[in-house]
Amino acid sequence: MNLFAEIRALVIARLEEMVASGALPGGLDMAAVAVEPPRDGAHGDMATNAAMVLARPAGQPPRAIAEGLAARLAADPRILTAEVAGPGFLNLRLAPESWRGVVRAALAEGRDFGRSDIGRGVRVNVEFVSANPTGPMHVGHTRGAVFGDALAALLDFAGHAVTREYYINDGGAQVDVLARSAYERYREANGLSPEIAEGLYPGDYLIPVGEALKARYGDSLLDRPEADWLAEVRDFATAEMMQMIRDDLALLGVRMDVFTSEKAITASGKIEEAIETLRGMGLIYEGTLEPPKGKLPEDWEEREQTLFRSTLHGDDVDRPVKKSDGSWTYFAPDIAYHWDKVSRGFDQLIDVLGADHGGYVKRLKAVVSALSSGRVPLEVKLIQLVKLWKNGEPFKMSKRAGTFVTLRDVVEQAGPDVTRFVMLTRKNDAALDFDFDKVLEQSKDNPVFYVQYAHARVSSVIRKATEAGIAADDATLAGADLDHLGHEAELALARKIAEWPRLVEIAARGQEPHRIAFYLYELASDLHALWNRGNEDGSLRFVQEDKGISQAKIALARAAGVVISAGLGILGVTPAEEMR
RNA sequence: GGCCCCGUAGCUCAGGGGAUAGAGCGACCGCCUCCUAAGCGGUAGGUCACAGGUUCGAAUCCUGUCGGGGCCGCCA
Repeated sequence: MNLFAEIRALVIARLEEMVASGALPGGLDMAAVAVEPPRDGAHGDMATNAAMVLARPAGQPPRAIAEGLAARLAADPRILTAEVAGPGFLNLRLAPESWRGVVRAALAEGRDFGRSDIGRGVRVNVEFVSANPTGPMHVGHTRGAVFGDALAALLDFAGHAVTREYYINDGGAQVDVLARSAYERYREANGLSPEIAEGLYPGDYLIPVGEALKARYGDSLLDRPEADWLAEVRDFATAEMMQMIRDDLALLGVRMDVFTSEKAITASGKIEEAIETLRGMGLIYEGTLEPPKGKLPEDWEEREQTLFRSTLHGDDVDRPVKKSDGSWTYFAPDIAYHWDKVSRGFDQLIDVLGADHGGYVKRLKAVVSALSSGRVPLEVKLIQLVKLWKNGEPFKMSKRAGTFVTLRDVVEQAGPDVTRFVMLTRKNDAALDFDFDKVLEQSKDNPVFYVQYAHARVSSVIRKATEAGIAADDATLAGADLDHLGHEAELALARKIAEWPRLVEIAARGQEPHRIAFYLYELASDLHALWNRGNEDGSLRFVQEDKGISQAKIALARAAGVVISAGLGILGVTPAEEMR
């Protein structure tokens, strides 16, 4: 139930009538006609720009169109008044019954209230995290994980068929480095002193891996050439790292549908397959690249390599897929992986990447565009940096060699709910400050707390009512006589609730889960405001002497609670029943 | 040199063609005999970086400039 969509449909229907009656010319494009909350609530409940948008194509002054439309809209029982204002806005005031309908719908539909079908079942693959299996997840991964998970949930709520996917980079040189690093820890476990050379991973987290290797292989891998143990140690250590990463994700409450291995993709011959497909399109050639502009690498020399003609698909320069020695570049498995995703039948791909991958976006888009013949759009969401703060100053990485602020560090200090909510209070392409002090503060300065508190207050009201012998379960509330609602402060909250389905669609279209967080803050604010009105005017309190009146008022509160609960659900945050 | 992101109140940030640009913090003034005051109401605070352009209408779209950040050969 989306009241804004319903009123927009009404507006369009009346405009069509005007066309049919000759009041407007035929062939008008109504796509730009919008029905929105006005910026200033004093103007009305909803406003439409229809007259201004149609004035030019219709060849009529906007106010004339608006007046004709107003007369037709005013006849509808849902519309109380329709007034022309300003340059041609049509301000609508809705009958209180419309708002009561919203409350009823929220109670009847529960956490499904606000679900949308704008996604029309489109199959979307959201790839996120994809941290290299060489160590624990750090803060940057955390934000990407939270964002990707919330985006996936949002798209699902808006009617897309979503797959959450993790790409395991287990095929590059970095996992050989991991293997060598783990091997040193294995030697250490066997009583030898490890030689953590420059370039190896020095982190303590590999010590247990070394011990596990000892438990499995005893001393049988000692004093053997690397060629004898590299593959086995690599596979073992990679599996250990992935288990650690899965544990970290579980700690955050992030769930993946699919893990795809780079190694498996490579072994299956998909790289060759994808490259040959591109070659068949005339997009692969042998050539040399211009040296990069700006500061030239010291050892730059022109060499011939195998190149992908990504410039034909919007990139700035062509990109190497093979090094001059004939081996694949890092880009090649990525081509194969995206080819794999395209061939699995997704209608849309989303990659959530760190901002340092900014230079990589165009070539990925070029590949997907080429390999899907333009059928599958790829969106790349770049996640900007997280700056950690503690005690009023930047929180530096630990100086202990090889350690950094991990996902586990953050979640264990702040908790998963706080971590998730805070990381979703900024759009993905803006840097985020994460202040451990503020984030744990229990005041309205802390949006997580503020929203949680609103939900807890709703639960509290229901508890109080139940104690007083007033039935306040959802089924009873859904049948409450909402004619008892009518005060301006109550309708204001209902109006905000009515915006939820619209907000979901806006957020989903823009792929902007942060809008959910901001909306929830506003909704919580309206609930707190109404609550406090009850302090001044007893008739606005939720729990009343009269059972029927109480149930109507609690129904409104519960409707807000349901929306908070649904919204927090998208963000992956647990709603609080009480504040402790 | 090129590409991407950012620039809105003292601070942190929403808003991304529509009316008088919003919120929180900080400042100031108020509100608990009463469902959680962990809250609420009010006052003060703005050249939406700058300059052009498109439009009936620009903080929003386009171009350019300035400032901040990120990235830029066969590293992953």
